[in-house]
Amino acid sequence: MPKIVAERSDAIPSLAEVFREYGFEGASLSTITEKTGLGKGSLYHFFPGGKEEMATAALGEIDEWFVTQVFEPLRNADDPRSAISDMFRSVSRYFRSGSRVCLVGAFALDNVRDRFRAQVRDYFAEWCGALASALTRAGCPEPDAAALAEETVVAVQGALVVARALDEPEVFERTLQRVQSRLLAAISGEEQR
Amino acid sequence: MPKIVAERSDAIPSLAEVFREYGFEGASLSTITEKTGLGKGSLYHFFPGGKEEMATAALGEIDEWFVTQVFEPLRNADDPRSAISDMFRSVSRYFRSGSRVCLVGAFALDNVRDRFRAQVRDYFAEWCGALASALTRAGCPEPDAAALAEETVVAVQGALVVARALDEPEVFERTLQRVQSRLLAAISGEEQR
DNA sequence: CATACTATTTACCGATCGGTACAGAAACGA
DNA sequence: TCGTTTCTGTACCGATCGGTAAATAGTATG
Repeated sequence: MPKIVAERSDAIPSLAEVFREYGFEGASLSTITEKTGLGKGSLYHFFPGGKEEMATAALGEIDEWFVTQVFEPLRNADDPRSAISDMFRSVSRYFRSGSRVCLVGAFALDNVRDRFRAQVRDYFAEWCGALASALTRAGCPEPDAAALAEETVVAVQGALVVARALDEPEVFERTLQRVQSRLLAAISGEEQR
Repeated sequence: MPKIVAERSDAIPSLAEVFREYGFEGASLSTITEKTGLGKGSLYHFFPGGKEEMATAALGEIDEWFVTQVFEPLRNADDPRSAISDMFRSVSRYFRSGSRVCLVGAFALDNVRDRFRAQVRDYFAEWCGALASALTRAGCPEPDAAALAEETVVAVQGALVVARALDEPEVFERTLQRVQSRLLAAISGEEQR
């Protein structure tokens, strides 16, 4: 019988994809074994905590991706304006132009939110905070920066919901364009509102 | 043994609440019987189609509520401006100021979306259409009206996600305020953008 | 080549899943 | 009052759920 030695970390992206596609309850161990290619034995060898640990690992990797690809650039970039543009590019790519769903957002709506409360909250709090930081450094006054950041994150999540509901991924790209130009306008000397 | 004769329609609000709270997969028949107070026998008497029919009925009642309370007023009101204000009031009330989740939105993110595709799509399509109609009649030029309507619905859904993720219902009310004033500004003679 | 450790397969567990069958109780119509 | 219909409780079904145990196979170390 074939024996392909796998690593724990190799399985995590597949796990994230399965949870994204089926939700936490909907992702049964049989579908997980199928999509990851790992048998129950291997799965429980790598994740002794079962489904919960698998989901935690998936959330962790997603968070890590956003931290390095989005949050840290927003916080540390020399040019906050281009960091913001990069954010929209990264986000569009990550969510496959609206045809992929946000696992964290889906968990937030689900009743399993309580089990992953800290990870779910941190993801959104960090996103809002990092974006507000970039806006502030780009010259946006403090309170407006926080409001604009919140508005942007809200728009991204809402666009994912509506795009998927209507089967129209374009909703996502349209929304991204709209909020991006609103952000850039707000930090272009003239104030919004 | 006690015998309280129930009606099918009495069960539907409870069903909607259960699905909202636990999701489609997460709402087991045992929790459904518990929360509705109906035994399996009654449940399958009223909904021979099982869980799927229960969920369809729940979605149907939600849609009906929105049609009569929100969509029709938006389409038919003599004063579209106040109809729009009424919409925000109704929506805030319905979602309990952000502490209640949108079942249709949750279904849209879930993999069960495919099973209820038509109902999910119609809900959002009708909402956008009705709001755009009110905006147009309020003097907003056609293409802008559609974009503003979409932006508003997106914001509502996103706000529900983020509010629940952050455990901060205020996000929802803030978002409602923001988009409402943006809509009113857009139809107050001066054009937006 | 022996050993130890890591991965993987396989069989199995009790619990719960959604759903069915059916008998009996309550309400209704005559 | 007596059927008939409408509703409900209960027992039961096979399937699948998440999870465990342990024997085995592969790899690395010596």
